[in-house]
This record gives sequence, structure tokens and C-alpha cells, in this order.
Amino acid sequence: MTNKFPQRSHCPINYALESFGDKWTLLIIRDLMFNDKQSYGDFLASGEKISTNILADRLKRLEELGIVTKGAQAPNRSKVAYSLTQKGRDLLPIMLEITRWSGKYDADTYASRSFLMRLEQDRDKLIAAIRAGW
Amino acid sequence: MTNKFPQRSHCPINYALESFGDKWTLLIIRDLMFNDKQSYGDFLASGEKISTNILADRLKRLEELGIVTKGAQAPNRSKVAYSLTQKGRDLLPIMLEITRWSGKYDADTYASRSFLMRLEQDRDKLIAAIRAGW
DNA sequence: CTGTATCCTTAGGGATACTG
DNA sequence: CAGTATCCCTAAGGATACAG
Repeated sequence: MTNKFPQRSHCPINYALESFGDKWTLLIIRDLMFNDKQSYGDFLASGEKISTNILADRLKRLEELGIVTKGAQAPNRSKVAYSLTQKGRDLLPIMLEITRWSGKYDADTYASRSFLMRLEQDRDKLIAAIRAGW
Repeated sequence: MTNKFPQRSHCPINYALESFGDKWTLLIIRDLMFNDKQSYGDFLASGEKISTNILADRLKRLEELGIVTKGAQAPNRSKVAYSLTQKGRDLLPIMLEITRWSGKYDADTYASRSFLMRLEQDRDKLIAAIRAGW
């Protein structure tokens, strides 16, 4: 069978790029991981103003990659709850290092100083929790 | 003055995405950081087959962002040596976490088991070195 | 060798209307 | 509310030729 996700190379950096190397995917993961968002409407409401077609496309792709799962919605509710899989939660260390880097170099970042300090303190604890499976 | 790099938001994840959130930039950084590459031709020769216009564009952008510097080439040589700035070297922890994640989830990645084990052992040492300024 | 320039094609994505 | 569907435009990118 032909692979749905052909790779340009078998480099680990490249694998990551082909998983979430675009301008939108990581924002969805951020919302799931840090912002307690889980519904289509939640993601749409984020500050970067993702459009509906892009959001639907990325959610589908994230599901196919096994990073996100579409939660079993309650029968009579039209709310759909997305959540991170283990593979998705395992992105936490990357997200923390990114936050730390941006916090150092982006004067305008809204990761406040107190948030960054807390991040430093909780980092190992958070990562250990992730590795244990949460 | 109008900013050359308008931001969609002031989120740290978004800052990173707007710095290197595309399919090529991180490959150049990888080549500089791990593969002892430093010339235009070196980058062109990498497995993912970046094209000349894209490479030139990304190098320029990386310079503007202060992640890469164009080395002072020797007078009579046409070789140009690019290298990472401190801001660029500070991406190491992110790169290591990405490598670790891909090593866990990409069956085809060429980060061999032995490389990943070495990464685990040397990780803190490498990061400490980066923080000290190399 | 280090790029520029050009041509051309495709993919990404904004806006908005619409459907179950 | 959670998507689909369209329309349309721009940015991204491959190929290749050329220049300093």
C-alpha cells in the first residue's frame, strides 16, 4: 500500500516537521494542553483566528496521526470533546522548551515572568507525570 | 515603524511558530547543530532536497531573526560559513526533545537506538553547556 | 560556490454561506 | 454546535537557467 504520509527523509526532526510543522497545528495542541479547550468552537475562538476549513483539516490530520482523539460525545449533546492521546501528551516537553525559548527571546510574549518561573519549578514534575502516563 | 514580522498573537508557542514554523527552517538548524554543515552547498545537499530559492530565503530570514550569522569568509575564498548565534544554540533543548519524541513514535526514524540512548545520557550535559554559552 | 531570477504549479488559507 | 463546501487569492515551493 502507498503511505498516506510519505516522508522526505527518515530524520527525526523531519518526522516532527511533517507531523506538526505548519503554522496552526501546535496552536491546537497548545489549547488542548494548557488552555482547557476541547471543542471545535473553543479552538475557533483562540486569538490567532484560525478559519473553519483549516481547523477541520488539522483536527482530522491530528487524529490520523494518533495525536488527538475525538471523544465519545454524550448521546443527546452536540458537543464534541477532543483530547490528547499519550502521543500528544508526550509533546509536553517540547512545548515547555519552546515556551522557555520564546520567553527568553520574545519581548512581547504573554508568558509572563511568573508563569515562566513556575514552569521552571514544575517542569520536571510535569514531565515525570507525562512519562508515567498521567 | 511597522514591524517586519507582525505577530498573530503574543503567545510563546505562536512566537516560535512564526520563527521556525515551516517545513524547512528547522532542517537548516539541524544541519548546523548536529551535522557539521555550514555552507550553502552543504544545506543544498541534505536529504530533503531543499531548492535554491527556498534555502536563500530561509537563511536570510534566520539572519534577520538573529538565529544564524553569516560568517566572515576568507578574502580569497568563495566559501561562506553560516553558524548559529546564542539564540540559535538555545534551540538545542527543543531539538533534543523533538528527537526523543520522534524516536519514540516514528518507526522509521534514523535516530538509531544507540543515538537515542546517548542522547539520554548526554542531554543534561549538552544543555548545561549551551546555557553556559558554549 | 553562492546565490538571483524566472516561470509555473500546487498548497495554504481567508471569507462566507450553508447543512445535519 | 460542529462541521462542509465554495470561491478566490496569495504564499510556498519545485525546476531550471543564469550571474558574480
